[in-house]
Amino acid sequence: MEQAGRTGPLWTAGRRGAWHDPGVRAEPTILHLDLDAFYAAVEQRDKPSLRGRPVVVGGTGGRGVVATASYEARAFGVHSAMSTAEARRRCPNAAFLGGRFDAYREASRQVMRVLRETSPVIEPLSLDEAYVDLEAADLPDHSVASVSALARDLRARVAEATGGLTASVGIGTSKLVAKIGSDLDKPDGLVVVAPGLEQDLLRPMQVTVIPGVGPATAERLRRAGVHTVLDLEQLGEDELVRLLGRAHGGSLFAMARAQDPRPVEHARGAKSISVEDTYETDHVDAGLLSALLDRQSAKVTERLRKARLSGRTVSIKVRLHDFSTVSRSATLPEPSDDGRLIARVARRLLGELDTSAGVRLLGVGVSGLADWIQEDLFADEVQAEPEVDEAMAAAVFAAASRGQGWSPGLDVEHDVHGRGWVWGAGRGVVTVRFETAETPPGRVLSLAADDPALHRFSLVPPEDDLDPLSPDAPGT
DNA sequence: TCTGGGGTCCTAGGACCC
DNA sequence: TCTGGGGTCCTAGGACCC
Repeated sequence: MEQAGRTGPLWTAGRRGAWHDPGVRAEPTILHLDLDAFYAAVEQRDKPSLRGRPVVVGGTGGRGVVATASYEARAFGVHSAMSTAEARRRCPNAAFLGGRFDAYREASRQVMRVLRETSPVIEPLSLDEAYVDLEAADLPDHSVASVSALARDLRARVAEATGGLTASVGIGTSKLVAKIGSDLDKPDGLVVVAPGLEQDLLRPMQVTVIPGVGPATAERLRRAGVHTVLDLEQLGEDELVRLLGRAHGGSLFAMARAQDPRPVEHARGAKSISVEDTYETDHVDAGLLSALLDRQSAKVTERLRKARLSGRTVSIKVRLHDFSTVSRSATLPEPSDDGRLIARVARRLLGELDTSAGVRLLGVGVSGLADWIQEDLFADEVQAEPEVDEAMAAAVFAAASRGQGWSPGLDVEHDVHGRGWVWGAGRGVVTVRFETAETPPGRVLSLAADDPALHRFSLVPPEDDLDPLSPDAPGT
C-alpha cells in the first residue's frame, strides 16, 4: 500500500516483522474482534436454563480457577483467573461448569469462517479473539463510515453463524488501538477510533491498558511515578529502556505514543506443544510421577503427529508443593516425533530434580518444531496405528506372561474396569491404576498379566535402549 | 482447600566458534 | 597468555496473554 504524506524515514518504527513501516496506518483498517464471555456464552446458548443466570466455566476441582464468568456472575465479583473456591464464595448460586472445549472450538471455527469471508488476512489469537486486516477486504473505501458499516454487518453475521453469540469490535489504525477499542464498549460493542485521535484516547488511560503491561511491569512503573499512558510518554524512551529492558521498554514507549507497526499476520505456525496437569493433591511417589510423565509425553506426541510435526527440544515443568516452578529441557540432535524417546528424555530430566517434598503440577512440552516428519520412510507404519496391531499386542502379552513388558505409565484398557495405566508389574501380575474424568485418584487393582480383557495402548521404552543424548553410554 | 492450561516472547549467562 | 569482540546456540526463569 502506498504511504503518501508520511514524514521521516520509512523504517524508524520498523522492528521485526514490520512491513512497510509507518508507525500507524493512515486509515482505520485493523479490526479486532473479541467474543463476549465466550465459554459461558456458548453454555448459555446451548442450555436455555442457564440464560440470565450466573455461569462460571473453569476448573471445578479444589485447585481450579475460573476461565470465563458470564456477565451475571461478574456482577458478583467473579472474574477470570480467580480461584474457583473464591468464585463459589462470591456467587454460590452460579452454575459451575468444567467446559466443553469441542463446542467452543466449533463455535470458534464458525466465527473465524465469517471473518475470513470478510478479509483473507486474519490472525486468530485464541478461540475467541482475532485481528482482521481490512486493507485486504473488499471495501469501496476505508472511511470511518465505511468500516463501521462493515463491522455492524460482521457482528450480525457472527451472531447468525453461531446461534446468537455476541462480539465486541474495535477498529483503528493499529493493532494496539483496535484491541483497546474492542474493550471499551463491552459487551456487544463497536468502537472505531478515527485516525488522528489515537493519542487523545490513550493518554488519560492507565498503563495497564497496553498489552504487555501486567502486574510486575505496572508495579515497576508505579514506583517510578508512572500511572497513565501520558506519564509513560513523558518518562522518555531512555528511562523506560533502563527500567524495563531494551525490547519491552522500547516497544512500550512506541505504544505510549500510539506507534504500533505490527502487521496482521496471517499464518502463524505453532512454536511449541505442551501438556500439563495440576493434581488435586501433591504427588510424592517417584514411580507415579514417572508414569504420569509418560502419559503426558504420549499426549504431546499424539498432538505432534496429528500436526505432522517433530520437535527437537523436550521440556518438563514441575510445580512443587510451595508453588515454586522449575523447568528443565534437553535438545536432541535432530527433531523427533517418537513418543518413547520423548518420554525417556522427560523422565531423565525429572530424575535430575528433587521432588520428595511433593509435586503439585507436572508438564511436558516440545519445542523447536520442524515441519517434517522424522523417518518419512516409515510413514505407513505411523498411519497404521500400532495401538490396534494384533501381532504387537500378542508380543506384549507374551512378554507380560514372562513378567516383562508392563512398565509403569503404560496406558491400558480393561473390558471391565475401563481405562487405566500400569502402576507396577511383576511375576505375572500387573497392578493397574484406573481413573475416570470425574474421579482422578481412581482405584488400584492387581490383574493377571495375561488377563485377556486387558488391552495394551502404548508402550514405554525398554530400559536398555541406547540413550541418544549420550551415544557412548549404554543405558543408565 | 489461594493461585489452570495453553501458549508467546524476552533476558541473561555460559559454551563455543571465528 | 592478559583480556579482544561478535555471533549463535542452549538453558532456566520470568512476565504476560487469553
